[in-house]
Amino acid sequence: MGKYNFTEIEKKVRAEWEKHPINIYDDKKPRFYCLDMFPYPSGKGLHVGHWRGYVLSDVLSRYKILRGFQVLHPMGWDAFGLPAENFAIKNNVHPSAGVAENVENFRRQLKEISAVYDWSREINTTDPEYYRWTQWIFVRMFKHGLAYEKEMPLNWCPKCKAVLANEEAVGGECDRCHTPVTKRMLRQWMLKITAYADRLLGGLDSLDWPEKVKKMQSEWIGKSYGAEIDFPVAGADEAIKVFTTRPDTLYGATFMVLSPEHPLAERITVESQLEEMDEYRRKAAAKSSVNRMADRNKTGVFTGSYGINPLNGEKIPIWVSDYVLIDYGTGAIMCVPAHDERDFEFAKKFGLPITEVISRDGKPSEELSEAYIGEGFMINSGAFDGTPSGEAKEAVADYLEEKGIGTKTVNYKLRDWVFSRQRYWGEPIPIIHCEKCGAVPVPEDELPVLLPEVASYQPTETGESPLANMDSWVNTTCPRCGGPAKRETNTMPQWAGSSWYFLRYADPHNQTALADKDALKKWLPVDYYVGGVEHAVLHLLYARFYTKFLYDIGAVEFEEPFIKLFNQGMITNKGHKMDKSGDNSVSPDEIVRRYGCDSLRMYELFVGPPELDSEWDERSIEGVNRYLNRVWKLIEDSCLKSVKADRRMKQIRNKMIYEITNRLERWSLNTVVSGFMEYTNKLADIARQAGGLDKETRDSLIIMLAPFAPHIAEELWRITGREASVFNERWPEADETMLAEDTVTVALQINGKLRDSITVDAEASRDEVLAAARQALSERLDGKEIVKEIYVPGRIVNFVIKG
RNA sequence: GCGGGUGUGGCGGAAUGGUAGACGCGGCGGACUCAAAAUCCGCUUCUGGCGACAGAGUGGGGGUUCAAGUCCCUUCACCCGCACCA
Repeated sequence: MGKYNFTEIEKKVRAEWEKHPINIYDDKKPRFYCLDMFPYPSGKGLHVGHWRGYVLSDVLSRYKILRGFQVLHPMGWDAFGLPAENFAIKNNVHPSAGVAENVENFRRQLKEISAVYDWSREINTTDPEYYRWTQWIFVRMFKHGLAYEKEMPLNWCPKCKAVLANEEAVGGECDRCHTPVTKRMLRQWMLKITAYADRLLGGLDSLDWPEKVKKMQSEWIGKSYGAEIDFPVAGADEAIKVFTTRPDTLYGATFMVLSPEHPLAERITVESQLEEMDEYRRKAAAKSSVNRMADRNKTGVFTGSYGINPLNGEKIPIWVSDYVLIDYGTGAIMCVPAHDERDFEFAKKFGLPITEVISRDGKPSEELSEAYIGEGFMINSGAFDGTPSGEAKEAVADYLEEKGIGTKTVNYKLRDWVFSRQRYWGEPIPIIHCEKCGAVPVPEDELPVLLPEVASYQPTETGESPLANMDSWVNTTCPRCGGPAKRETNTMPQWAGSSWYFLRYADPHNQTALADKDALKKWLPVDYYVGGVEHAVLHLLYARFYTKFLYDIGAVEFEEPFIKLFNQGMITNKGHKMDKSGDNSVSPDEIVRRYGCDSLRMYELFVGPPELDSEWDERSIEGVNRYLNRVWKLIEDSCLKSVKADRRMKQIRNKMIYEITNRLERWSLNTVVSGFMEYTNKLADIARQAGGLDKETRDSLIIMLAPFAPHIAEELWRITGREASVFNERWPEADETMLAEDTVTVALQINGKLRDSITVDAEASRDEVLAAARQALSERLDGKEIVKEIYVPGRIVNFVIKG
């Protein structure tokens, strides 16, 4: 009889699994693809917060194996990106050297989890054999007109010295370093994700994802219906196009506002206003977007020009204000102060007229103290007077189309994806610029375009990649005409490699395609995807876009890559997120050494509901460790004294199986762990009385424990005399006829207040139970009139009494 | 402002409308021990009482119901996401 020596057991069991791996793949079995978001292998290593998602997905994978599935559960490295490059700059080593070192450490740490990862499928986005296909997808997008170059004002992070996609500059801050971004005019590669806006939105419905993430994506895409309307500029041969979702309010448009960046802003400003306008526009340009968003006081300058309301011919003043954004809609708006809060504010501040065109009851209001944005009936709107505003949206828009002064349109917040980065450590964009032929893609059979060695990785201030200084690499010949040409020197963003990696796992060593069609068909799409919520509008949106494109070119046969998404909660320490910055991060290495992998695995589940944030508490791990000690002792003892199961033992076994399976299926993993504790305690009691446990009960407990604490389960399986792995077994089934107890405790209430409880035969009839209840409560019921008797079988009796 | 989430003992947290506080941590008491650690057993929501017991109790206020942590209305606090999106 030994003590539960987890260090020794885990070492031994791991060695066994190395020698005789659990046989997972078997085409006779149904398949299940369970995926973790692959990590960026940072220099800091993993903390116990990372473990949570990895443990969740591994519990599911192992459970599915016991349920008779073949399970693909892979792991890899998203290893391009700035930290590796910054590390390289600081230490004057090649980024790949740092990456190799970090990957090694990450792999070691991940192996400590003892997940059933198929390490033979490990991938690394920085491997040329991998990024060959990242480049191939880009070339295909280029050929389909989805990758294009454009010069435009872009988000620029002064610290990272690179442009950012809109998704990386949310709230006007760099997603990575939180530096306020500035705008810079640059020529960059873009991916036309907007061409997929509608499908990216529509596809969300079919997904079993957290509502929150679906909502975030749908708001990011930001579809709205409305109309574009042309407002002629009085006395000029110009028209200003505006977008509005409220064509029904057009009669109430009493002024217009252009964004400071609008091309007409300067042109239509009259001489006397020009100085003030220039000053205003200069200030707006200098304001960081953070400031511009934070300061909600309306400011603006009158251009001195007027527009013509195309419906009623009224002359309305045109202003310039920074509350109008250049990159949404047309960068110009018609302003209806009576029915828009922002326009109302602006009108009040600058003394502009306010015309009510919709009222709740169809009668004009005395005075508007605030904008009325609700529904109602149209007034002051010519022929439309009296129309309900809901109908009027359509009616006015139709009328505008008829008259040729407007068109119904759909507008999106989603912008095209800024895809090039002015940094070294990324996939080179496989394009060659030829003076004669323009941008020419590198022929597919010449991919990958290898990332060359350079003398310095230092990013530049100019918006040029460090690759631009490598004349010998930059100068090449045009694949089309053979003339002199230059390579594109920008690299791809970090998101490129992660936008399709889940496909590569199906067939990671394929030399002729991104993955074999049959392998893709076998494993994809991903059945269960586990990761943090922080990628809601980054990786998860990009991956969906890539998948839809690959579907369109026939490379894959599905449009949505991830059927089910689960966002695990964070592990916090003293209320704060454990993150890279370090101080409050707890390393799993030390915890595993002190309590063992199985204890930490179970603790990560026990800590709280998997979808909620939970506070790290090391003392609770000791509790889990004590629990595993008790299991060890129980099984070991019961092996010495095997007994035949009596009715009571069978009942408890079946209840245990039923309860734990139920909780697991409901993904209530914290209560699965408490269920193990509860039933192990009960079994220990029974075993004390009966002198041992029966074989079937013992086996059921071990098998069910296996996905959660695989090492101890495997070793206990040996102790009970088995040669083969516990993972060859099947998850036990509960015999539902054995769930009922022989006796039940019934709570007794009077007027809903608990007064007593009685234990009765489970088979007892309603009358028998009520009689027993009356008997038990006789003193309290004496002389009272029972108005009503409620009996919930096996649970409760409630007497409603009077007097 | 909009969207999402969370409020339950000293702490983490359990509860298909049916005995609130499972399970664990911590605490208290006991067994074992020369002793300690480990382990095992018992108690542990609060208030009052030696006590059996009584009363209160799931952020606050209302409501539905024989019965509400759970359903409805309302309100407060904290966390997260988005935010002048026309």
